[in-house]
Amino acid sequence: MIDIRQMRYFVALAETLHFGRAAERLRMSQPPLSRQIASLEAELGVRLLERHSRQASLTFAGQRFLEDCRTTIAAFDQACENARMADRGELGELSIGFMMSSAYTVLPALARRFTAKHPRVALRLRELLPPDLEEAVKSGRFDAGIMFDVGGVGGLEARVIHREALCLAAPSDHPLALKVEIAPEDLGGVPLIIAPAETTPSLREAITGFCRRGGFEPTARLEAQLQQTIVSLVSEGLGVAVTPSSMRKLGVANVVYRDLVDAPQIEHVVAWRPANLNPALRLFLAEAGAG
Amino acid sequence: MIDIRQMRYFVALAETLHFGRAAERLRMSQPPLSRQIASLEAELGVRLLERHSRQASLTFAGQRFLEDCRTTIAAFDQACENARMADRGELGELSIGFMMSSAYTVLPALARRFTAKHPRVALRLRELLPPDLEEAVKSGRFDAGIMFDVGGVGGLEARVIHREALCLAAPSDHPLALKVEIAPEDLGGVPLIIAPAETTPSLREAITGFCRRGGFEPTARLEAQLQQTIVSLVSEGLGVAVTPSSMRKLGVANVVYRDLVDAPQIEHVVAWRPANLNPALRLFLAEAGAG
DNA sequence: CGATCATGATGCCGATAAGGTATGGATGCG
DNA sequence: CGCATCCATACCTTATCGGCATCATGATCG
Repeated sequence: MIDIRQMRYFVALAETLHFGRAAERLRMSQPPLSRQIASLEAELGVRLLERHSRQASLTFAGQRFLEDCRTTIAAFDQACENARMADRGELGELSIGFMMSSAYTVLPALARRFTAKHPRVALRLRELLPPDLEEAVKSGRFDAGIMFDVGGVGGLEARVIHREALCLAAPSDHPLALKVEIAPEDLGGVPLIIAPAETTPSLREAITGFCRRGGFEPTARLEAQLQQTIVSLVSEGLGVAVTPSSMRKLGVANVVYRDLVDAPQIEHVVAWRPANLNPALRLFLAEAGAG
Repeated sequence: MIDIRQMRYFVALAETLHFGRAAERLRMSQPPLSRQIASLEAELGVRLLERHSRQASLTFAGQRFLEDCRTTIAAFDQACENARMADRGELGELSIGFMMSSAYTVLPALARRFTAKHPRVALRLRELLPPDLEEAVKSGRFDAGIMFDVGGVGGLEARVIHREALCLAAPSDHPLALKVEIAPEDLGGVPLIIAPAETTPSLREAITGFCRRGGFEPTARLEAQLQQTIVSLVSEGLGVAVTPSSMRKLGVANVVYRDLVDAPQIEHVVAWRPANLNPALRLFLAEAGAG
């Protein structure tokens, strides 16, 4: 049966048109090369070279075969190389789900670093609501997810890759806007716009913890899942919210942000299934500082 | 060394995910397949399959390698098939030079038939003036030329593939336009527009032969190389011409065509170098009826 | 014009690799 | 716990490959 080795022999021969020198280049002696070429021609049923006494020349079929051999060999070598790259995680796809909040913090720089370092990994980024995200990573639809800490929930491994302080977002004409820094007790009795506990439990917990330092439980005036939505509702004067500092970047009109006294921090984590075998995931985790 | 056979083995295995059944499909027993795959993995340095007790599964690298193997194998098989086709002349290029006159007669149908029958031969058609054409075929710049008979000139083989009668082309207000049929003696003393003898010797010979039957030598009023140019000069009233009947198709205004008594015929031949090894040439000659 | 050289083909041998059969080891199932 | 399934391993036989020596052929040169 014809194989790729015979193609390599033929290419060397076609490039030198000389059995002896081709054999030398192939680090073999001339007789086996002659035989391999003869067997190649026999199996193809096609004469590839005209042997003249001075030097050989390619037939028309041989010229065509030479071109095709070059592309075939290139495809072959590329296939092997690609397998090795894919094994190292440097070639392939990596799908990352993330919550909107991460798009304002860790994600942009991380994605930029990763694609710069591993240009042949197609990074598929998709934003999801936090609860869907956790489910999607667990089910394997995403290789990893970037979200607020999920509290070590079942099946997923997670590492903190970013921390940010919470702050107060208030309408600019709100009384709290007059203060430079907000203490827990300042929020006593002030209804908050807040994300539901199911959506972002760790954020809820951080807010609750802050309020408790003021001796009260937070009361929700409105609930919305996305922090952007919450800030937007604040800008409409519907209430105040405790939200990650990165929301300041939004630049929504009529909203002022105020630091909290001993501000609680919220953690962004990258979470993945330990059973996930995508080699690119390891590289991504390393890049995220979650090795 | 990795070879194409191992790729075929791997594809069969990847498609069944079962060593036993893959081996069966490959008409071999299971142990050598196991070993070939193991050796493939070892040489790549990449694990391609996860072996579970129930059934195997592809790793990420294996999935990638599967795709690449398929394209590589396809390229490989195509290369072999192309060599065979090129050898039969059914794949490749064929360059044909032709004189303008043939574009009105043999060439269109011949080119149509040939490309229909051998769609993968790229037919390069190019018109040339007859003297250039002969030279171009001799030098190998064209695989074949279609021209008026060159009288068995050195080095080229030629076969007649078309014959056509000559006719008289005259301005519509010329006295000869009144006659239904032109006898040789009718042209006595009438100056002709004619192609130079170097350009188309056989045409010149035919015209001379016709005139001699009337007992005189033709006199040239004007010379032009292309028959179309000659007919065009006729239409401008600059004289009459003896020209191939196919020129009637030109539809030039103010020109009438008249049959000649016992009209001499001019032969279109296909000419080629006997040493030309382009296999497609044989198919072309066969199609031209010049086998 | 014959000797010589260059080049590819052929004969033969040892090493390597491939495939076959028999069997072992691990895992899941009744 | 025994059995069935499935892949890996051991061992043997055969095929293939590459090396060395040599031959056949055609060009080159004295």
